[in-house]
Amino acid sequence: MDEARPPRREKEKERQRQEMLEAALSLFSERGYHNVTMHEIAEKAEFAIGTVYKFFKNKEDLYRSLILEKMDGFNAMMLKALHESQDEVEQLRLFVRTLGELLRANVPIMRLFFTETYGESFNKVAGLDAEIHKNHDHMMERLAEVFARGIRNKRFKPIADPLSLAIALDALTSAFFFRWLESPGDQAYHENTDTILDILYKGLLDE
Amino acid sequence: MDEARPPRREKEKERQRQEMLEAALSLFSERGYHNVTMHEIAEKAEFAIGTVYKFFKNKEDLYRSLILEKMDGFNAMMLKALHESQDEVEQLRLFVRTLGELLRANVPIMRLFFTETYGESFNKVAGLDAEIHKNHDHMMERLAEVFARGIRNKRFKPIADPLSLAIALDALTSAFFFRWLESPGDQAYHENTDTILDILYKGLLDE
Amino acid sequence: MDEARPPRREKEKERQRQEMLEAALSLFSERGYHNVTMHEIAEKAEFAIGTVYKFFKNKEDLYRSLILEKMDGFNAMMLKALHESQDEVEQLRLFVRTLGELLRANVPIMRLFFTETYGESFNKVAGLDAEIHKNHDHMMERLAEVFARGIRNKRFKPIADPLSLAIALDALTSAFFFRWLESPGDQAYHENTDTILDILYKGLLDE
Amino acid sequence: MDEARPPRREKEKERQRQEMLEAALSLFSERGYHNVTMHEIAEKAEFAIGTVYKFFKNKEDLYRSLILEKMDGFNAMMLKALHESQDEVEQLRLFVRTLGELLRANVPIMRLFFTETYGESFNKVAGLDAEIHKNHDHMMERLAEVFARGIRNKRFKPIADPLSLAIALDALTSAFFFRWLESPGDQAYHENTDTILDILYKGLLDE
DNA sequence: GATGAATGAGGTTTCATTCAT
DNA sequence: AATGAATGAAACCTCATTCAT
Repeated sequence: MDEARPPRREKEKERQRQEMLEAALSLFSERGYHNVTMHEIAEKAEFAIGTVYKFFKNKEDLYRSLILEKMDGFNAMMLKALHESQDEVEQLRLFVRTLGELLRANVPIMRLFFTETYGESFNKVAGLDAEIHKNHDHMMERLAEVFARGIRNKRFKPIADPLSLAIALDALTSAFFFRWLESPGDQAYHENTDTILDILYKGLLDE
Repeated sequence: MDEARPPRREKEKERQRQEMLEAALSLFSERGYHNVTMHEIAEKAEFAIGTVYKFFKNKEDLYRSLILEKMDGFNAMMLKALHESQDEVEQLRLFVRTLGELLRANVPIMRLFFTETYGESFNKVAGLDAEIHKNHDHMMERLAEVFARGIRNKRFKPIADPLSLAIALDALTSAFFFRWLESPGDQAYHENTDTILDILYKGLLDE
Repeated sequence: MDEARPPRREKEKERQRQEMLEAALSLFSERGYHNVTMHEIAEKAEFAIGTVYKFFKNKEDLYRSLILEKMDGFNAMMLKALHESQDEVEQLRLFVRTLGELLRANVPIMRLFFTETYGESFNKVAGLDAEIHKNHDHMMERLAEVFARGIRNKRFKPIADPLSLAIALDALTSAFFFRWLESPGDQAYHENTDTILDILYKGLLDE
Repeated sequence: MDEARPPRREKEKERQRQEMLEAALSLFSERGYHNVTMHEIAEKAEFAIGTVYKFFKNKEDLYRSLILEKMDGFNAMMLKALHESQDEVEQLRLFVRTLGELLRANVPIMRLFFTETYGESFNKVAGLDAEIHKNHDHMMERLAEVFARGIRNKRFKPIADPLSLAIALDALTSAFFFRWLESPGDQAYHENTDTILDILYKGLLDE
């Protein structure tokens, strides 16, 4: 089978690439972009430094790839979650729960995200923030559609424009996530997640 | 007046110091801590590099000073705002408006703050994040007291614990600020600020 | 031969290391530790500065290595010389001749030694002087044993304690070496070496 | 008295100058030429840095002045000692005792001397060693004259040329001084000084 | 005359990247 | 194809020296 060889090669290559990204994520999230050397990444991934440069043009490219690929994955999962129901209230619940789980299960990369998105100081890898914003905006629009539909259906009161509601829901979820991060304790966290929804629903639902 | 000399010197010193911090802030917020050199800061502030080191022990000290001094100023302004009224609803309005104005008027430094707050050890410039968190927590507690009082007074419904409400109000304000940052336009911003209060009040006020 | 590779690499590494030390010695002895830059050493050794830092942790480490490795070599040679005869008079002769030859053949490094030995904390590069003193003391004790044996054997008069005699012999050898350094001329030097022994023997030998 | 003013000024100036040299000596001998800053010297001497530069052209000039002035003083004392007697044996005794006392009473500056004279590494202030050598050579010649006279007088045996004997006596005195430095204890030191003379006399005196 | 704020050349060291093997 | 030795630009920081007050 002539065709089997290249794919196998490809698979192996991809596996190596992932190992490098994994090592890089672990180091970047622990010590920050500028406090991690390419040699350390190579060593942690158990490759020679030259091999790392076969896969990534330079340090920035490695970092960018790391962020963007993870982001795409998260995006897909969030969109999938929104499609798991047609009921608007359930969709909001799914959004909050899925985002919360993603945040909790991917603390290191999430920190990187937030720093790139809101922070400015230590990183600033050119243009990366624009890409992240674009993605985030798209997600907010999807979420806004849920609110819009809910309002059209009279399930939600039209207390604000749908996009603002989407932004609010997202912000609250993240805020309570960071609160949880400071003193992790499952219980409190879940209560907080519920709190978020409560706060909104109390004002939002057209009972 | 012989006594005039030392104070005049002090004044001049302070002015120089502020010029350096100003230059540093501008550069840090534009390109990030690690992408700015001390020489650039010195040049932008129009001092020799040695002079900068007379004022700040090293790069980290300069950065810390920048962050901490601004933070103290902001904190004082926020606390003052909360004391300007005894009416809970008005206090929330003051919080949102003052925070919004501070954010809008200090975009560069605010970005630095967020990096310190959410980023992981990019920043962690020797405990700087801890200091910032402490301050923020303190502010949240002050705000929570407003909610607590409002609930006791039956002006607010007890829809959630006061601290969670405080966190929520703060998160929403910041979220809409960042939204505004992406496409600044006064109009939208003020609408957003109002939106925040609307969202909360709709569910919160015990009418 | 697959096994040849690592050893060859090692050899090559060691050769490079020696070239760096050679360059450093030449520069240090000519202009002094603080008046030589790492860049100059790298340039003289014909390596990039980064390569030098692959071999030596920092400037101090390079200096220490230089001193300590040479010292070990000298020490071994001196001890070996003392073991080449069992006759006390011959042993003294061997000591003076060997030390003299070492001094003459290694003027640059010897100057560095003396700086470490007599200078105060110019050197004191983290305990380097202590190490040198320890070695020198050890050598003096070996030499003192020769005198002690000679006195027990009645070949030498007990004109002073053996350690003092050792110190005296060593001091005289060095003193005439430095004298020779000022106006090198083989003839005078050899005469001096003989003079040293004469001075001591005249008083020492129990004829 | 018009003439009184300038002298008084001169005196005051000289006092200040000495204070600076004193401060410099204390610091140089403690930490070495290159590890002492002009600011530290100024501060220790309680003068402004600019004032120090009124007295000394630059750091090297300050160091050179320190060494040379002290050296001249020592030289004068040694020469005076040699003139205190006409008896050759007594003159040798005076040489050893005076040198020993000078060494013991001026350890810091003596270290600096030896480093400049024999060492090479950390200092090397241009041409200073030549000046010091010239002085030392002169002293050795004076001492050699004593030996020469003693030999002519048949008080000493002609066991070696007078200059070599001078060098030997000087070297032994210094050697035992450094030995004493390592573990100061008056008793041992005086014994050592005597030992030196014993060693030489045993062989030298024409009894 | 004395002061000390300001200067900036130059030192040590790191680390992203290349390329011969 | 993988390796890792070698590179050297560039960063941080110090400190001798000057000169306006």
